[in-house]
Amino acid sequence: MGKNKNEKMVNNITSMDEDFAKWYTDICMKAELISYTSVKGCMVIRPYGYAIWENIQKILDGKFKALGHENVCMPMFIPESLLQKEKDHVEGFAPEVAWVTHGGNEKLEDRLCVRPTSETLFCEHYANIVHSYRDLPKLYNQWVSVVRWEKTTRPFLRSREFLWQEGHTIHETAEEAIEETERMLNCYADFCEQELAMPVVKGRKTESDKFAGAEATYAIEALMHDGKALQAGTSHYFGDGFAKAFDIQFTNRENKLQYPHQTSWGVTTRLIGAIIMTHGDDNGLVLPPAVAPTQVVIVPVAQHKEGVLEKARELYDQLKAHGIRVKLDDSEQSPGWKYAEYEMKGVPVRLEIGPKDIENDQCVLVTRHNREKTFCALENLCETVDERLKAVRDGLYEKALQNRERKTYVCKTLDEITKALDEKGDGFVKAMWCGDEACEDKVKELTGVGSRCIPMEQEKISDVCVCCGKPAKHMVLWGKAY
RNA sequence: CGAGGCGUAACUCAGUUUGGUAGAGUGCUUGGUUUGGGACCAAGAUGCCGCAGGUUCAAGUCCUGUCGCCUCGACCA
Repeated sequence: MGKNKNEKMVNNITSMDEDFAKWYTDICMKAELISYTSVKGCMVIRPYGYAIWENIQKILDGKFKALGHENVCMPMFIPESLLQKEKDHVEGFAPEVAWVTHGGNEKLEDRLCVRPTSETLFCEHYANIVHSYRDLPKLYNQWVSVVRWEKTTRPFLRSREFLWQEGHTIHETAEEAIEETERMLNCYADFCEQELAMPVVKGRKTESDKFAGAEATYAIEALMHDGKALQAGTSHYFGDGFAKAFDIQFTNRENKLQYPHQTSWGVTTRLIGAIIMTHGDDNGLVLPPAVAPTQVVIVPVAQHKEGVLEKARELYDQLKAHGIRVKLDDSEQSPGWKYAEYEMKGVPVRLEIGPKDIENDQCVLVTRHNREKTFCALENLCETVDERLKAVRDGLYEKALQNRERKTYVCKTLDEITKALDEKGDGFVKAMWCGDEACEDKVKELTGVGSRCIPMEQEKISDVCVCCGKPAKHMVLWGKAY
């Protein structure tokens, strides 16, 4: 009975400390985000989970369009011959593609790959439609699902089929394409930080870790609550490699044939996993207001008493008219049950309204992330709620940032890395690197952390590589990855 | 793909050692009392015991195979 604010009220979720992986799946199931199916790695995204994705889509799609991108839709099948055209690309993806070998009862002459990503399809198309510099740039994006035959799967984090958007652009010059690559990386980073309240590190992937066929891969990396790193989005610069492989050429301003430069970039439903593991707690999900399917839930107290439901409906109408995603739960469950239920579902703000409140022209507002409970005048309710939603976003960001800072270790030697991880648990390690792949491998082998990225914002921790002691080229962010 | 765990009611699981009428709690339905942190009482409904073979008078239980799920590793958004 409310002795301790942090007391675990929902006792059917495994606690984070006990078993983080189980905690994660518990939330996915109990918050009704997903359901498993009879095919491994293929999940049902249930209405509550899908609504989060729809909100993510809506916001990002708006950002993409504001930057001049157009949506298209490519087929889901890629003939083997097409996939084969770019050597690195096919080598990177072949081990995890699913193949269609039959149409009805007929065996197909050329088997078809179910798209693991659509570079090849876009390239084939670009070869058809790009002839002159006047045709450039093309700034395309598509919202589709792709299939990668993963061996181990986890809801949202790694499924065999997943939803994503893939942007594919093609430009006259390398400079333009590079600019686009950076622009979209920033777009993702802003979205994660502002809307998802999730701090991210922007950086470039090392050679060994870049996208199959790319000249450079950039990524945003986030740190989850358990100290593991999650790649939350990627943006690739292709140079003219794909153009050459697919024979895409255009006549430039000097009337000469030239290869264009390309990019691609994507985020996936993995972002939902990132939200869960960044903000969630032992009472369940905690959703950033920008993408929460329900931003405010109204719980009437003693709803059978005269005037309570009427008042609750009135407040519902007010908030709804104000543009807030609001839900009124007038089911027969007890208020306590509802509190627990919507906490588990991560609704950012709860509004309680009962006979005592109505008498005083007030209501109770509770913010999910810190369980702070305050009485609020019904006058200017919409503004107060707006302010609370913003407070939730800011509170979540602050908390997540603190967690990341607390788990970021600056190290000069391999021993320091091992010691930091031992004493403080998994996290980000900042350490210098000479640029040699052998050292990258060795660090992973000896300390368990792999290179996540070479952060855009460099710090000089020391002059020499953490591994070999030779002059260092970059500061690298290391971590254990999901 | 390697190692481990698990498939019995909608959910969580007991029952398998030692073969002999299919179980519990939660949830669900109905009625009533309740309602400011997961309320209570009463009455109900719910099973190809993952699937396929085999052994047996008899299989949830034993044997063989198979499919799927979860966790941990190696690989990946």
